[in-house]
Amino acid sequence: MRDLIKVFKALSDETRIRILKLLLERECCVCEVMQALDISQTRASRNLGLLHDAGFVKSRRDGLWVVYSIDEEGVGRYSTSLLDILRKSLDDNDIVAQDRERLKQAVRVGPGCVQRR
Amino acid sequence: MRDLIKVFKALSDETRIRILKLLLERECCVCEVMQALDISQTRASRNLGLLHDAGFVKSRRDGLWVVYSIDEEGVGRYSTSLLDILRKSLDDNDIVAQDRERLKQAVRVGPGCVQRR
DNA sequence: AATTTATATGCGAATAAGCGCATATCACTT
DNA sequence: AAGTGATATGCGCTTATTCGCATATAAATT
Repeated sequence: MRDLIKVFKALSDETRIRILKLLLERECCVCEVMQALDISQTRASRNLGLLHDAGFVKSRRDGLWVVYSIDEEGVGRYSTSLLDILRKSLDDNDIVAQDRERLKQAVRVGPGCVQRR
Repeated sequence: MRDLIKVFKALSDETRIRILKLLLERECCVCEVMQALDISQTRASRNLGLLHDAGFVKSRRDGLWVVYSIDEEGVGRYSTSLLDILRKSLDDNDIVAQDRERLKQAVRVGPGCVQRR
């Protein structure tokens, strides 16, 4: 019960939905998420952490960066259905579309990718 | 986006999950939900209202009672997947099993079905 | 080893969620 | 129309979420 609720709680927040929609496009490091959603570093990191705890997302280190990606196996047998719902939803949403556009501009390397906001 | 989040928020609470598991058994009036979950009238009514707002549940008057039931058509195209997840989950959960047992004992008619707690 | 860059986290403030109490509403009965 | 029983709701309190600031950790570079 606790786990199931944690899973739904993870999906009950706009920032986290936006992050998942982003990661369904491609894997991202924290600073790319920041740039794409135009949010603070704390906010990106915290919400990625929550998604990780709930089992939606996995992470790996890549040098200086931590790269997050969708964990298809992670959410038990819910994952497929829930991620499918997200895949089918919100593609016409303005905010999500804008995030996707900004993701294209996002740079992983370069001086001050964090300080930029 | 707002609606999708409302849907997930509705599922992010133990009381509401328990209510939905109950309604997946059969339709219930508010006082049956109270008795089955052993919760207050306010709590039962409020959470049924939230589930209704989110589109999981529909209601009809039956004389003195308001009868709530699962709304299969209600949650847009998410409903099927989400209700399926619930259907497949928690049947072995102790709390849910206990709720189900108490539902069998619940009486709709009779003096003071509300005052009983 | 000191510096730089990226990410994580403790703490506090603002906001929202959940719920009980009292009371209102609504339908039926007498 | 007055009373009774079932459900809904305004208000206030308690607890949980969210997030920013400052700071800590971690990996790479100098």
